[in-house]
Amino acid sequence: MVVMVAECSVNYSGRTGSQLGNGERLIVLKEDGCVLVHRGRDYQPVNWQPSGCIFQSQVEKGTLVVKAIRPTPLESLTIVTENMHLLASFHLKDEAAFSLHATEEDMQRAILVQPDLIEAGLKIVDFEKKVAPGFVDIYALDREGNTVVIEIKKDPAGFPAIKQLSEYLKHLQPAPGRRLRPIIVAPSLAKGAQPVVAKMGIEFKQLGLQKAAEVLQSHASSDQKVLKGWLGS
Amino acid sequence: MVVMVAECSVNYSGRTGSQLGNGERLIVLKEDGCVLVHRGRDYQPVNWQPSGCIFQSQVEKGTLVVKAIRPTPLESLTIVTENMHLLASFHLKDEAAFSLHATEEDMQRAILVQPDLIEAGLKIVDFEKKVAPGFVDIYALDREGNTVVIEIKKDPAGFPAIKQLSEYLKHLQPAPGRRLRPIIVAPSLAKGAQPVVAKMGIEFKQLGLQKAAEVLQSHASSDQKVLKGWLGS
DNA sequence: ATGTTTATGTCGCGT
DNA sequence: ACGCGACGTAAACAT
Repeated sequence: MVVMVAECSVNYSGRTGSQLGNGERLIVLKEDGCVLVHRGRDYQPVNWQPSGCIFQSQVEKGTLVVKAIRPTPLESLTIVTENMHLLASFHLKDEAAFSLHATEEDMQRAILVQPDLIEAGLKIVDFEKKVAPGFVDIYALDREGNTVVIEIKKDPAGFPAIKQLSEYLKHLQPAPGRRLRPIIVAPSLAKGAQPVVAKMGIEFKQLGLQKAAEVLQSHASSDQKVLKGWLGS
Repeated sequence: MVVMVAECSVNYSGRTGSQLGNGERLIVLKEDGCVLVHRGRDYQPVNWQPSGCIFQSQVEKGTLVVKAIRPTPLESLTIVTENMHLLASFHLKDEAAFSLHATEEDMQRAILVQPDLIEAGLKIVDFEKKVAPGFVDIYALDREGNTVVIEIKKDPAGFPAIKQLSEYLKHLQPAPGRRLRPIIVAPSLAKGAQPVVAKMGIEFKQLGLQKAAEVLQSHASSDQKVLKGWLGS
């Protein structure tokens, strides 16, 4: 990886085109052939090139010129440096695995830890319960003894979720004299899913990732409180 | 801006959560309160924080620990460094304006410069021509003297484009004994638009941003040819 | 502060 | 190679 801080101008041509006049920026070239040009502000680079580029560098009139060319789609990024403030290269040793905490799983855990997120008095019977076509996310009983079948989605629930849930229903039946209550738990219903859900007698309970994360964290540690304390200072 | 190259571990907690074990990375802290943690590969940072964060740094057991806390939504990024290979800070002077070449405008310019992109013998009469509801992108005559009305879209053209073009048609009429030829110029037709276009007698001419850019550049310079030459080497 | 739309989105997956 | 959806999307813009 090559890291530069330099006064430079940048030119992009490809899917569209852009020009950026002289200024001081951070330039990063990575070994997989991607480029980042960062200004003093903003998360996103002002100019960039995705991985897979071919680098070309040359010295013109005493200044370094770097070109990164991407074959498909054909596009090129040209960086003309003027004053180099920092230039360093590294072989970064980084074998560590990156793990993103499972999101849908977290929602499930949040409901298991605190069932009243769905409804007061809900009693969890089982989860990842095997039924014919797959696994029911959560299987529970409401306070009247009706069987509750919960399908969890971390994204707006659409027809796939409805279909999946209705498949499960075919293979399940409530206790004698009780009802079967299918519930979709998701941050929202997908566009157009509302009428279908209503028609099929499926209930919808809003629950988002953030709420689930809050619940889990409030049960697991006091990290959030600590954070909020810091914000005051 | 603070630039670091260090062995570090990174922890994120917020909308969801993530963990990243020890490894060497590039860390960037910007003045607007955003953070980037880049590994040796990939365009996108492995961990980050958008602008607006509050930074906290402290030395624990002889190592630097940096925290970036974002108030809303509440989320935090913690970087624990082990071995610091590079640490530098800069006040980047960067007043230059970034200009992205207008895309739809470039398509228009490409057609103006080289009308046979649409059809051999096409003669441009006017562009951005004012008609009742707005402006016609390009107004031309084909070789038989029929009036050509072109609507340009940089994205797959759908019903809005069709509607817009048909509105213009109501307020235009061809020379006596000639036809009015509405043409949509776009990279493609949106899903389902094909039958409507056919039914309304609208022609479609495929033209993408890249082709337009090529045409413009081939008229302005020989950059593209040079690029393609480089790819062979 | 919150919701909606755009993006040189990028990235991963299935055809 | 292309099409489609998800993303800790981020960022600009409107409410």
